[in-house]
Amino acid sequence: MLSKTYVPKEFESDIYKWWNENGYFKPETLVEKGIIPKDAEPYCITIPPPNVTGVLHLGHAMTIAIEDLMIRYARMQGKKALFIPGCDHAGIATQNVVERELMKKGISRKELGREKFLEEVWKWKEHSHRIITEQLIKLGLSSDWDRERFTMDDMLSQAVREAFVTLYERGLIYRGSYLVNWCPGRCESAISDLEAEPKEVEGKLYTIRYPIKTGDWQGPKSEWGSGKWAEGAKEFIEVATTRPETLLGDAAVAVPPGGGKFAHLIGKIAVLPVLGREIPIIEDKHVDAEFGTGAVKVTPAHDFNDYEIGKRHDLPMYSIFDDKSVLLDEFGGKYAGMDRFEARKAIVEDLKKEGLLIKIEDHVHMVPHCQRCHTVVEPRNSIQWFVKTKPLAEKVISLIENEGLAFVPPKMKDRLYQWINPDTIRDWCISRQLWWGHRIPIWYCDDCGGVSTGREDPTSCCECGSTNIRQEEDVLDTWFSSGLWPFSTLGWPNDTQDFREYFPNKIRETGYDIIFFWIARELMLSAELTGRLPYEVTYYHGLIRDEHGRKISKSMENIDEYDPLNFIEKYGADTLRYTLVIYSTPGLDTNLDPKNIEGSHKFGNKVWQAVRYILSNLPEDFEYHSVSNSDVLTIPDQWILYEVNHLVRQVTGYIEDFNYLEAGREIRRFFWNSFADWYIEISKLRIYSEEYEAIDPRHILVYVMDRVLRLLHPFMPFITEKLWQALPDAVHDQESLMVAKWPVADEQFLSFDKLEAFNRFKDTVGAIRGIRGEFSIPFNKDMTVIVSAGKWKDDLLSLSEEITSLAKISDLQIHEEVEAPKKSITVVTGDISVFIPMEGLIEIDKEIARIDKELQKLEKRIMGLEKKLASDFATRAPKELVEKEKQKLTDLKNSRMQLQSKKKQLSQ
RNA sequence: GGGCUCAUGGCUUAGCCUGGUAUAGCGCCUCGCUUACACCGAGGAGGUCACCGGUUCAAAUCCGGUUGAGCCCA
Repeated sequence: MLSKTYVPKEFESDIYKWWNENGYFKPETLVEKGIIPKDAEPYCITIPPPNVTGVLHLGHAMTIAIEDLMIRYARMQGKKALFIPGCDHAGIATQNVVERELMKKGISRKELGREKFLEEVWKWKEHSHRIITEQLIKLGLSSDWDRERFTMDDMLSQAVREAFVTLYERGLIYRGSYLVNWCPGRCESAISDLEAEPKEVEGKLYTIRYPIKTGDWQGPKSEWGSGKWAEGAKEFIEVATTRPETLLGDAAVAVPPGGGKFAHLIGKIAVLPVLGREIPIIEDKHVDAEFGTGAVKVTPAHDFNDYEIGKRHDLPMYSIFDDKSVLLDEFGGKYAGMDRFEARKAIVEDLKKEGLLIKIEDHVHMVPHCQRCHTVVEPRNSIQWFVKTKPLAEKVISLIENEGLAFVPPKMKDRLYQWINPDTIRDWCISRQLWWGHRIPIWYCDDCGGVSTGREDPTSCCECGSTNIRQEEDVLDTWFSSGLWPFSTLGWPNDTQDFREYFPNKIRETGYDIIFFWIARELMLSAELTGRLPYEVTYYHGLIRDEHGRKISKSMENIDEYDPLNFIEKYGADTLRYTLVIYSTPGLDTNLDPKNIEGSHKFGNKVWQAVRYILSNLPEDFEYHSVSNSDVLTIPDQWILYEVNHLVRQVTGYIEDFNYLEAGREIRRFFWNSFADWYIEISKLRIYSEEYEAIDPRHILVYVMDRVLRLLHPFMPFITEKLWQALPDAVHDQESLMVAKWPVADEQFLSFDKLEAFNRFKDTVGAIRGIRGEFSIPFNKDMTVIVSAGKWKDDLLSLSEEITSLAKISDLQIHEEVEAPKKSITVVTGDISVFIPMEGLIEIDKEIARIDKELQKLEKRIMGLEKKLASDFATRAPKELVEKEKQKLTDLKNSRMQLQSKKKQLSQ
């Protein structure tokens, strides 16, 4: 028995358990049970692995809602649906969380040592992983838990090793010096461009001048800081910088092509303050003559633009900082050992003393900060490992062009191409100075300096045979392992059954914000390592924002309000999932209004109540038989059978087009506005009177309900399963709805020739109800209604009981043509006129006023149409369209005539 | 500096590719506790589709520009 109201909490977790215990999430079990054939079409989705740090947020809920919908739809269609769950080790993020936790206890990572620290991380991982799994279960994820993966599992680590060694052997991985975003804070690691977040900072712009070496000034004679360092210098060049301390790494001063106002200095030598280093003055196209002083200091090892200039002019690279951005002895001069910000202060002081500081201005500019620990990022030249991306990008593009890859929405293809453009793509820095992750499988030889790698750990140097080798300390970027996800989860590089069957995956569904982080890398790695694209379709959902479009961030005060678990607790997982799906468009952000969730919950309750109505009216010995056209069907029966089968076709079409929003909304539209509002109400006539001249409507109610629940299942898996189980057993083609057949539109009901008639019936009822509302005639007040139905007479006659009941009228007369009774209200709806004798009901003035209002409206529309038809529209628009508009005009004029004569009559 | 996206009734939104005066939910107003549901039913109000210009018989939709919001890459 169903409870009186819809309370998702009462059954969602039990249903999940039951599904799982029955093995419905496993394709093998479905084959074993004979639910799908052994050679059913494989359909595999791998979950975008959530970071094993922290908990799930609404973005994850969105991912699950859409992907689980996809997989459940495929499963019901009899495909071999496999949804692989798992988590990502999330290198920097996880290491940071654990480090922060340890810090609270006063323990530092370095004190603990690599091995012990990793033990701690694994403990954290287990804890966090368990929470995430519980959340996924609450959301109703229909994934095969036996195939759950983690990027650092042995199996997946083997894939990482294979990938690295293969790429290395193919010359696609190299070690190089490169300018990286270096986080000198807690991370002490290179971070990716994407992890360096530009933030606006109120800084200073320092204008300083460097003396020029001339005939009579060959360099400083006094100590730096003496105040006489630049004594005797005659010529200077001015540069502006926000980071004066980096002058210690300057290799040149650049002026624009032609030199601008410093043209006369080109080719001369400037003497660098502090160190007295002699640096050339060069021309470079990067320098903007209009900006700043018209000359820039060039620090190739600590600035991305300068790095490029340095490469163009073959300048030396002076790396002046250590891992913590403390100045090195070699380059620091008297500031050696100072942190970069201390050094900045000190240098500025000394520049002032030496008369080299021109001015200090306030300057707001963008400074990259570490996404993890918020330290100011220091660009730094360092030795890192890289993947050559150009050949990989070329491979991806050729695969996409030749084999095809669908993009939903299509625009995302451009976005991806922008990134993987072989001419502009940057090599991918894959080494991270972390402990948590896949340690790079490279061994350095201490004897000959040789570099070894291998699928098995080498015991000796591959070049000199020495056993004096040690493994690289760094680990791989997390995206290196998650980039293998579509196939590493299936057992690659081993030739497994799963890999053969489920690779390529069917679809990659994820947020568009990680198209570069992840999609591009999956594509490149897959193209190179498997020679194929990893999936057939990419679908990109938008980001979830709060109801006013603000980013939902952990620092928000009311962050709890946007916690998916709280939504589930309050409204159920179905409600949350349904809301996320029907309020989001691929590629566009969603402003999630919690009010929308309430609305979806109401829908859930409506469905619940409808099933209660149906069940409460089924006798114990009710034997359901599927409905067919050979039954004797009333017009409403035929209508709802037409509508529901039409719905099946529509919803299936929408889902095939990845238009889940319309699919979900269409089901609700049908259910509420057609089924509940009209058919259920009409069915009560027969059910409560227990008189059936035609088929028992309870068969139809069950038939429709069954179809709707099937259609709705991928959107709201729990409630639909629960209700479906409560329906008569005869509708159950399977034990569970989640493996039942997806409905196919039943052709026999689609050729319904009374659709127009039924709509006229609805209009007629609507017209009468409208009058009730307008004249405030209560439902319990008796009302006589006379209908002038024209060609609809017979149809309306056959529906007179329905009209009487739905419009609550006591006396209904339907004629083909009838004069309006003298004192009556008239409503015209198309070619049908409804008259309501109003003796005792209303006053004449009021009715005249109403008719006037109605006439005004008509007049406006008629004028508009006449104008349109008198314009070039009549001659140049498509004929059918003109005809349609003409017909409309005729109808309107008819209505006008009716109302005018009525008005005349009333006025007499 | 380059590129992209968005702007539709009080709120959240569909439609825009493939032009024909606009979709739904919530909210609001009036009436009604009618044997599934007041998490309801019946009725209703509410939109110059940001702004300016162009193309067209016809523009929310196509083109150009402006303003505002946001994102990505430098």
